[in-house]
Amino acid sequence: MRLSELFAKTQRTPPKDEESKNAKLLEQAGFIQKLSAGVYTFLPLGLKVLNKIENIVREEMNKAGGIEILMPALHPKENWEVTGRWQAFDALFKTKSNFGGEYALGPTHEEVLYSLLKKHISSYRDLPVYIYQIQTKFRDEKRPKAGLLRAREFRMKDLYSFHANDKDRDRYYEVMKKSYVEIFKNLGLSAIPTIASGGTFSELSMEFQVASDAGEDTIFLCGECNEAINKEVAKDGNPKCQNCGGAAKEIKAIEAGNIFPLKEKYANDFNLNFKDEAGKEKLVSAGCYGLGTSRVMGIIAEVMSDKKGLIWPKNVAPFTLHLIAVGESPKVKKAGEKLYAELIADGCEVLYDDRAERTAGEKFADADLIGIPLRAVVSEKTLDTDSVELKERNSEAIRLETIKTFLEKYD
RNA sequence: CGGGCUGGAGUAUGGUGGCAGUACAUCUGCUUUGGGAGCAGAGAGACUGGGUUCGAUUCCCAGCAGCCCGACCA
Repeated sequence: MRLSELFAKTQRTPPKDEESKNAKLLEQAGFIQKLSAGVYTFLPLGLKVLNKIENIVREEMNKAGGIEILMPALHPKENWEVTGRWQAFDALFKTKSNFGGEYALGPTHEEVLYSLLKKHISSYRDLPVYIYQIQTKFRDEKRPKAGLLRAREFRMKDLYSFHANDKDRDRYYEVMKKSYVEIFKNLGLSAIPTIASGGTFSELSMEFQVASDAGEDTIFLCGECNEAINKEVAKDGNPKCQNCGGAAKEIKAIEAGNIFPLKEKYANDFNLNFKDEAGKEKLVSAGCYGLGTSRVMGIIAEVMSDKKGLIWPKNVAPFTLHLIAVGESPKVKKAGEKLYAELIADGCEVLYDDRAERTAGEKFADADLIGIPLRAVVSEKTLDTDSVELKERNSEAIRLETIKTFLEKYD
């Protein structure tokens, strides 16, 4: 992609109506734009990042046997009355059709999926099944805050697993746990598996927490066995590790994902049952596995940056390489175009700063702000050799070598 | 939902009870090109409603919006 064709501009100064680091950086660098509190447009660079995050998540869900679908965001009132959550869920956005009928904007999808599955599950032979989607969710937060960390409209992956018995459900819980560990590893994000409250559904569940002062959660992280537990559920708020008895430190963290058993709760509401081998009717037992993909983008921006701007992990950076042409001489321009075309032909994802009449300083400053981890410069200085300057973000080292050689080593 | 702060050009901001200024961005022209360039010119702005006043962008009240603190957070 050429920067000259990118309509979304960077800002020289951070926005005055944002305080949180992720919102400031993402808006200033032109990744997102606020429409109203907790409601953001994903601009081209932001959408690239979001898609990369979601594809990493998607890949692991598929590996774990997940089947992807896309449910509606608009939910009829009737579905939510079945579970009593039309009244009980206070963050529910409610809306009316002009032509009759009341709806909710979906904050979660049990009400839709359970009614959907009545048609598809009737025998133990139909189980287990693992269904997920990556979708826009709506929650009427009383106080949206901190940019993408607590939004009214946000992106989320939610997988629901359905089983013939609790044992199989617990088996799959462990599968998901491993998947989540793998996801965060691939995202380049350090997430701490943390024992957490399962709300009304179960005694225990697991959250994946990223240490940050911007976090709303407090967790106890054991210095000896590395077990973590959310302060909410720690016995008497005791920071002593409940696993090994070691000393735990209290840290602030942001919840990136949460996995927990739903058991038979909604199956009971919707009468979602199946016949077992003996022909006996039983309720389906389920698990729920959520991961906020747009929040993950906010978390990365929150925890990975320096004074000059964002620093994306390699796997989620909007592009692999930021190519900058310095100067406007025809020679430089020609060399830049040639290199850009070659890189594209090689399948390299490259953001090419081909903007005319921009000074070197401005281009470098924008590159720093945008935070693609690898940068190449074409200029008068580099024309004599068959090479360009390559620089890893946040590193003073400048190497001169052919870009292809470097990229081969880089992967 | 309670409390606090804020509301002015695309962005950021100074000043002000009396014709609304500056920087960057934008447009025109020329120069410049390895860390947010220079000169000349141009366009572009006070959240809404009420009050005080001869006169309100400025003071007061209300609403709305944004941010922050708290409560809440399937």
